[in-house]
Amino acid sequence: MRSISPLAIKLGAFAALSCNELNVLDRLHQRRRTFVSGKDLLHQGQSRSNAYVLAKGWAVSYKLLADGSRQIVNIKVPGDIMGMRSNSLRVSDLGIEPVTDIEVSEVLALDLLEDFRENPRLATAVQWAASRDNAMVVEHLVSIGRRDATRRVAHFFLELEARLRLVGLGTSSGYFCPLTQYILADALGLSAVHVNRCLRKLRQDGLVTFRGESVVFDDHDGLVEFAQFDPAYLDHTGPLLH
Amino acid sequence: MRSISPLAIKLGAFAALSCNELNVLDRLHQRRRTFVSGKDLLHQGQSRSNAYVLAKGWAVSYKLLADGSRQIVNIKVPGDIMGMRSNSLRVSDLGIEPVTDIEVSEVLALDLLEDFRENPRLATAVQWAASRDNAMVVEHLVSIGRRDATRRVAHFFLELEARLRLVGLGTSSGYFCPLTQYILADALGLSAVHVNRCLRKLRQDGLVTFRGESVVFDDHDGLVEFAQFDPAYLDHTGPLLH
DNA sequence: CGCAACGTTGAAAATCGTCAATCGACGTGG
DNA sequence: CCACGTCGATTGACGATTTTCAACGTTGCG
Repeated sequence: MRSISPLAIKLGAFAALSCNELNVLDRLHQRRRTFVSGKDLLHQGQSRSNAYVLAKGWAVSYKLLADGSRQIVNIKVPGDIMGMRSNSLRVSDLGIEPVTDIEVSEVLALDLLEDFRENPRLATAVQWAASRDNAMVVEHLVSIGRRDATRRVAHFFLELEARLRLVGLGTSSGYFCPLTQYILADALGLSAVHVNRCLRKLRQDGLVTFRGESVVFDDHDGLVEFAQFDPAYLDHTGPLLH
Repeated sequence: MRSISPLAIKLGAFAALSCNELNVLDRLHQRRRTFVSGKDLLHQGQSRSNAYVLAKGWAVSYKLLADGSRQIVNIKVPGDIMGMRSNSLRVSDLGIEPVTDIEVSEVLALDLLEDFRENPRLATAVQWAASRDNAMVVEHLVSIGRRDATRRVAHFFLELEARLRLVGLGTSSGYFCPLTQYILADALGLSAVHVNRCLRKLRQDGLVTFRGESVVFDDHDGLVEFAQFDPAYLDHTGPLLH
């Protein structure tokens, strides 16, 4: 009886994993730790060479500016790898804060490298995930740079949907979403007040309703069209491995 | 008599390269090609598995939106690697356009992998460069999300300075910069008109002057302070290899 | 109960974009 | 050589978007 971790589900979408590979992933989940909401798991500028796999709960990676404002770079949902600079070992310049109580598996960088040497297919799958994360940061940049506030919010909800579906935590009708409007604001480069107004507009236009920690798509097709959401950047089906 | 390529200079800043490693880099520069300004080198959505090393001239990588607007993700200067998805082989979702006539070295992905297998230190150095590129995209996101227009422009010039100095193309007093104000606008998420206003303000405040394809720092310290420029994200001195 | 955090709304102000016009530099065809 | 068109830079006026400030409601929790 195996309980499949979100990471295993996610990587399984990229490559059909063997029993042995699943076991290796399971072993990663041994050093289990929990962190409480709001208390930083990693501070900006802190030097760390081990990573965490988010098993339960949500977190954000962010950067603080000298004037006190905050820009959230990434929302982390179950199955995501946190705190690993994709390839080389170097100082993390991002802070990571849980937005709910979270459960993570701590992964020592050296262990990971060893596992990868023995399971190159696993290494490829993890690189695929990292490459996908990268594409998301780029799309995030595009969104902030060239979409108006309301479309930005709409696009954000659609991207999250795609990510959550991949780990079985969402459907095309909606998902659980423990983010506050302040967090949305810091992620989207807006003020919390304006995020509120955008949410109202999207609700009144019958597109999405975000209320009480849940996102409900009232008109999914309409929302996709409104936000000009093109999931191509997420669909790195790549060289499917069997 | 060896003419050192910008890429070799850049990687040399990370790891002291052996003669053999320099030779491998030289071999990369054999398949030399040129592209003219304005004609895309890579179209958005085009599938390619080989990369280019920019040897001379400038380019931009960008993403086009359905409404016709453009967001530039990255400015590419000599020594930069273009069109390589850092790790896995997948469809490029970014277009690349030369902003001047450029000279590049085409690198076949397979050749590169072979070289890396034989020269792990080179592989590490290239990964370092990729990681640095990544950090730049993140900082770019932060800039667009949380800095006002004028600071954004100022920060942009300072980042470019650091990048150009690394390949010997700039000093703390200024550098050659063939970008138009329209390109700056597409990179910074602004309109060209507003970029013009920001440039005037920076000039009148005695901080930087951008005119006639050249950036001149009138008050470098003042500009750093104004833009809240912290080059930490560029200083991945990492595990220096000897 | 009272506090704290989040959500909601309105009004005013700042920032930034759009439109329109002008100017100079440059290259091309006549 | 000159006329012309194009591209980029520049500026002003106006308008749209977004922020800020302020106030109030709601909810959950010690």
